[in-house]
Amino acid sequence: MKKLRKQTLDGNVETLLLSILESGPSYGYAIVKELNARAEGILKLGEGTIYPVLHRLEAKKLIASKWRLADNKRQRKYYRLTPKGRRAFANNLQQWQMLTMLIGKVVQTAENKVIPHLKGISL
Amino acid sequence: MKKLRKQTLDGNVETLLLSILESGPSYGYAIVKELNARAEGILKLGEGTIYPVLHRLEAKKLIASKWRLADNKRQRKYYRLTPKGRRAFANNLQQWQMLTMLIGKVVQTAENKVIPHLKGISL
DNA sequence: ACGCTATACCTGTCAGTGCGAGGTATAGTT
DNA sequence: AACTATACCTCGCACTGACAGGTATAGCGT
Repeated sequence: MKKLRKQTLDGNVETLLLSILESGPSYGYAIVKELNARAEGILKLGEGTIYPVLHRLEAKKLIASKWRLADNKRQRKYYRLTPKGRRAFANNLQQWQMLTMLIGKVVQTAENKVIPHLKGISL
Repeated sequence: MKKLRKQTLDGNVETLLLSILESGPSYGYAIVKELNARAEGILKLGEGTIYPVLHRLEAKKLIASKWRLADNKRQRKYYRLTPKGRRAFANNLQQWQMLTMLIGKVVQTAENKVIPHLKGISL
């Protein structure tokens, strides 16, 4: 199975991270693992990708962080959604719905000629 | 109704243009109009956005162009899909399907807590 | 003749975003 | 002692859409 290109993914990683944090507070390293597990076979993000995103989200006040010492005796930076982040997440879901609608419209309009291509698609 | 943000749209304009050209050859000015018509209320692109995209697609050999004098007595640059472009379009549709799958998985996994937000969504 | 609108093309610069390579440090295991 | 997993981080690259602006012509109304 092919992977999602950056091009397609672009602009969606923030929302993916927010959705992970919807399930409860977590920290960077665990978030990458969790996300890659959820997206098994579709997506595999590196740590270098998500840390900047986390910082960006925090700068926007969509998430907040707190250092905490784990049983590991490792320092973890736990992130949680802020109310603003919760609203942003809901809003992003709307954006996805709109994108889906748009894709639907466009593909539908070009349907006659697109069908043969769609037929061959197997994930 | 809100518009799609660049962030969400990112990486999809190329595919949208390709889908327009799937319906037959066309030229820049008409393509913008057509696309904005198909995406009425969701999206409104300016010409300054799509011309660079067309050039980019041509550079990648996904589309090819030919100047032609219209009845208007205006010079129009007609673009058509190349075989490579056709394959790319099919491929991009797969990408969209994958993204949709991914979104589904992620949202589903976080479902318990997400439902209240989804409930409030009306387009 | 004049100005306005629609048609039709174009460029340059900006900001945002994911990627990848690389770096640091520590705990636990072999 | 070496290695792996955990856990954090930064920097520079490439790509992409947005936006402002520029050019030119046909056709219409005044």
